Amino acid sequence: MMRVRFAPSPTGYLHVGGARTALYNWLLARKLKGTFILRIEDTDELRSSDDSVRQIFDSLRWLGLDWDEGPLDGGEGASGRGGEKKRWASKGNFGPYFQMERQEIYRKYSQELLTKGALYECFCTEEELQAHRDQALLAKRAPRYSKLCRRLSEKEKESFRAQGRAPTLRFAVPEEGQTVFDDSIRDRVSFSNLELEDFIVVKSSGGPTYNFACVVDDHLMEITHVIRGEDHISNTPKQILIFQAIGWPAPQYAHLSILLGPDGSRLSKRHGATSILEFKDQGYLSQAVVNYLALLGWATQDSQDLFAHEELIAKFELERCQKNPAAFDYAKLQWMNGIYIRKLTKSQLLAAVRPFLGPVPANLEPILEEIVALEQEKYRTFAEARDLLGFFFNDNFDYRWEDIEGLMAKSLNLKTRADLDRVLAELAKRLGGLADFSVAGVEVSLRALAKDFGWKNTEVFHPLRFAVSGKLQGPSLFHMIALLGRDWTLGRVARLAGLKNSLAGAPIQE
RNA sequence: GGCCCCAUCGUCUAGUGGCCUAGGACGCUGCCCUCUCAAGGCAGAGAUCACGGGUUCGAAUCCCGUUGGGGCCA
Repeated sequence: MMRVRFAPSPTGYLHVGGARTALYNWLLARKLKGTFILRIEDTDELRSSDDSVRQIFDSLRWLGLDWDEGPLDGGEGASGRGGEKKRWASKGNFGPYFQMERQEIYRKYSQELLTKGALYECFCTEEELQAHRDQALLAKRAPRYSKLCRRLSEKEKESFRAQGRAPTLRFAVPEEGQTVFDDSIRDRVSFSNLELEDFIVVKSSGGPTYNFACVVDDHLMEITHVIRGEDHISNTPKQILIFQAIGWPAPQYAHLSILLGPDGSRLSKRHGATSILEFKDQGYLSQAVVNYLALLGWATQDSQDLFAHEELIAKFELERCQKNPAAFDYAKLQWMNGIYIRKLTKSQLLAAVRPFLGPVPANLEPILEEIVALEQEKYRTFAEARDLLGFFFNDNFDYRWEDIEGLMAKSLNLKTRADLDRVLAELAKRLGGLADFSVAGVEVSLRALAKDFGWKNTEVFHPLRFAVSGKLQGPSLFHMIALLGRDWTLGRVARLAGLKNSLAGAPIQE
């Protein structure tokens, strides 16, 4: 039975790199009917915050990455045994899932390792270590720990203790041989033990270091596969050494490549959105983000790029993950988002666009779903909704005169303000008297007008489009006119007709 | 600086010794459709497979080196 985990530090929002790691873990768990575990690595007390924990929950929930074990989403404020304050309730039998609540467990195993002789006490002070590092650097040697305290006598230790020095616990790394592991993505990776320094396992404060807590948790939570970012590759041999020292089997590792920004440097805020919640706020659909993220570093044999949810789960394979780093391409995400938006039903679309619309006049509420659907094929993100639809909700929008002037400059019949007024007057007259104000009815009427004038269709349609929206590009004209109705249409035609002398560049004949 | 990882169109990638005069997708350009913009359809430009050596009848694919990028430790 596969058990995988996602183990973020709650020191900020969940960024796309982390989300992609979570997704790959989740995908595999779902595909192989395994268990997806969420563990919060909050041992960095200074930088960890409950707010970050909530953000991680929100992000995972938005992406649809539900966890089978871990803190209970919404279980905030639960109280622990013995009256001590516990911030979150949890689900699963391997908890607690917050590392800060597992301190005694780490202590137990570090004591065991110390007794076994796998660990030793190091009394070096920060200053001494720093001085040593500087010296090594000066001599152009690798600044590794000197193993000074590795063979201290009991007497020497006693004297350090008498000085009040609190020791760190270091791992006694074998001085020969190699530590090797088979990575699911990169095949065999090996490190010479000589290159690994005697790393710290327990800090002088008594708290575990990342590598130690991680090993203890991964074992106790019965993690079978550790799928994480490439930035952890050099932690892996240390963790394996700890596993071996305690006598536990190490899990299978898979290291995902790192994500880069569009310019090839490490993805950061200056490239655009990096936090998952930001994508939500910018009008992306979680399905699109999931689909896109899945493709950043993974591909099927036929380079398929659109996946139904279940299909993604069925087809995902760790072994087909890319070894080289992937650059985040916002343009492709936007394209993909557009694809997913076009698949929505009208009511889904409205629900998704709604938060981006701003104030909507009450009288338009009943047809809002239809209005929003008019531009369904155009949104790349919902944030564009305001630009696309704003004129529907605001009777006093500004006209973009340069648009119609540009058209008139190229037009055969619509050349002057007088021409514009003439066609607007005729438009008002015919639409005002039109019995059938349906899409088809409007279309027939408008085409007839153009024919009667001897004008090109565009020369009639565009003035109307301009009157009604202030722009020359927008939704299908007949559909929007029919939908919004006669009064709305005539009111806007009248408004434009009333704006005298507003045509700056084009020749005006009074 | 040390160790580790990586290297195919601008980007994501397919490719695991002959099917590759390197395929798909985004983006870009043009055409068609058309009331505009999109969407859609079609076409096109775009990669001496980082470079140099090998191995082999034959290499993007295997080996070695170089260069470049990245990660971790400082």
